[in-house]
Amino acid sequence: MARFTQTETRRQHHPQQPQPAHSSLVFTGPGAPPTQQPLLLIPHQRQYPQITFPKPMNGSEPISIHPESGNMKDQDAIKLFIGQIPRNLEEKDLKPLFEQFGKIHELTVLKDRYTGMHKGCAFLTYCARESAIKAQNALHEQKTLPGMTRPIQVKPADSESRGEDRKLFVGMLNKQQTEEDVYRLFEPYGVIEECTVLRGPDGNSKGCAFVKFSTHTEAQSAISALHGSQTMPGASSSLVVKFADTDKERTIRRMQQMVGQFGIFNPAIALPFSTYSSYAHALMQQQAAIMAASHGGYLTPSVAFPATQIHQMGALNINSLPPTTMTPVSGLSSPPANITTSGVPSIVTPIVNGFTGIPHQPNGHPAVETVYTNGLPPYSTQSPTAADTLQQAFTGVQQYTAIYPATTLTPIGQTLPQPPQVIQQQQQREGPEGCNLFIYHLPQEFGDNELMQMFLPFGTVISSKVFMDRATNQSKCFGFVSFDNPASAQAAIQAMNGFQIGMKRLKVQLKRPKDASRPY
DNA sequence: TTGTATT
Repeated sequence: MARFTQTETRRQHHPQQPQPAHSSLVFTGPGAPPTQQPLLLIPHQRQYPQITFPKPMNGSEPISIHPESGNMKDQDAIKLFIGQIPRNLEEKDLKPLFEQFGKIHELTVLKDRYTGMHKGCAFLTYCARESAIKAQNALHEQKTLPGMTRPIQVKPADSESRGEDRKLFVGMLNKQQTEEDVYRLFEPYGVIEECTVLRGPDGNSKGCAFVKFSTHTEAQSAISALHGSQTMPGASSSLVVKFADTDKERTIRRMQQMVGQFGIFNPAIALPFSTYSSYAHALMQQQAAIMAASHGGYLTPSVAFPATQIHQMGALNINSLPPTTMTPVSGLSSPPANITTSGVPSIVTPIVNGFTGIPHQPNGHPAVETVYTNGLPPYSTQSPTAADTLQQAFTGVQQYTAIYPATTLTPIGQTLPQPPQVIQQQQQREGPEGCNLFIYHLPQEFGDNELMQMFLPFGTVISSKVFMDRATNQSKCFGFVSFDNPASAQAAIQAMNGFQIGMKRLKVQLKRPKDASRPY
């Protein structure tokens, strides 16, 4: 049994056969059939479709020979590119050469769109996929047609999938599983040409792999048999087996990721109706109220603003979803008396148009009093612990708002200037030790962005991730938030752990260290 | 109920 290195790609190996020593194909002239010498199959080591070739198509307009009647091609037929063809050979001249490998569905010599000039290459599709493979094995780089200096090229056209139609992405593997383990798992379903476990720079498995079968059908049968069929030890969900992304899909996904990253930071452009701007406005407005109060000469109990701050967060209306009542409750060793502890949802601030409906008083201050629904005055006594806690939370807000010194007093409805630059490395999802939070009991509707927005007030969020159930595409109601510093994480825990949203209370705690979750 | 990944 072959040994596998960590990065080795396993391929199907064909026994090598000696190369027949027969002469090159000779054409006696235009229109003449090739010599009747039988072409032998010449297996070569390079397996379809790993060979690349520059695109030959610019400005050409293919002319098809008339397809024969009853020449239906296979579903999985391969369109071949034929290169290094003498320019005096037309379809009828080439046909005999290729027919010996099977019935031809279509053969097209490429010609210049305007001049009609023969471009020295062609497209060829056999009715049967197998014929194409045979022709490629027999001819590609094996023969040189008369008058040419380079051997004939016979290989899948660039327009053909590069193997994605039989290449599988395998997810939710155990990170201990090797190429060989994966190979064994997929072996029963067909001939495996490649099997690669994805690994990080440190050589550790990313818990996923690519497996390439020799045919689409085999790949499909592996999906049917294995997808969701089992859960690997230590994996958080059942095995994922699906066709790998095509290049196009990969590009689209990358773009979507970009939008996800930039969108939340440039809400005016990407998410005009999102929570972000209204939420930020609320925060800034809060800040404005504080400043106004300070300048107004009366002392402001420092604990009051954080409390109202959090209550205003209760007015969050994420992406126009139905408003959910959010109430800070626990997470405070001694909850403030004027904040709901009764278990009855207390809030609150009316929501109009996704948040900007915070009531305002003629003096321009937010009507923060509206959040106190238990009959206590807004600035009533609070325990020192609660004060500390909320102050910490508020520190995060201050850090946040400090990014926009010039916009602190921005009135509602005005566009945010320069959003903060939050750098997120795609591959680095975790922050430093002590900066990563695990959040449970998230609202069903929350996605990555909503989660991030909820925690932005406490610092720079470098990553947020809500877990989704792949089968239902529903949130699993838990996720992660990573900050760039532990203080922000602590502030977020203090303020948001126990935060009531609807009937649930958030659980916000430091993410468990990696080794703590290992079952073995 | 603890990072869901695409060479």
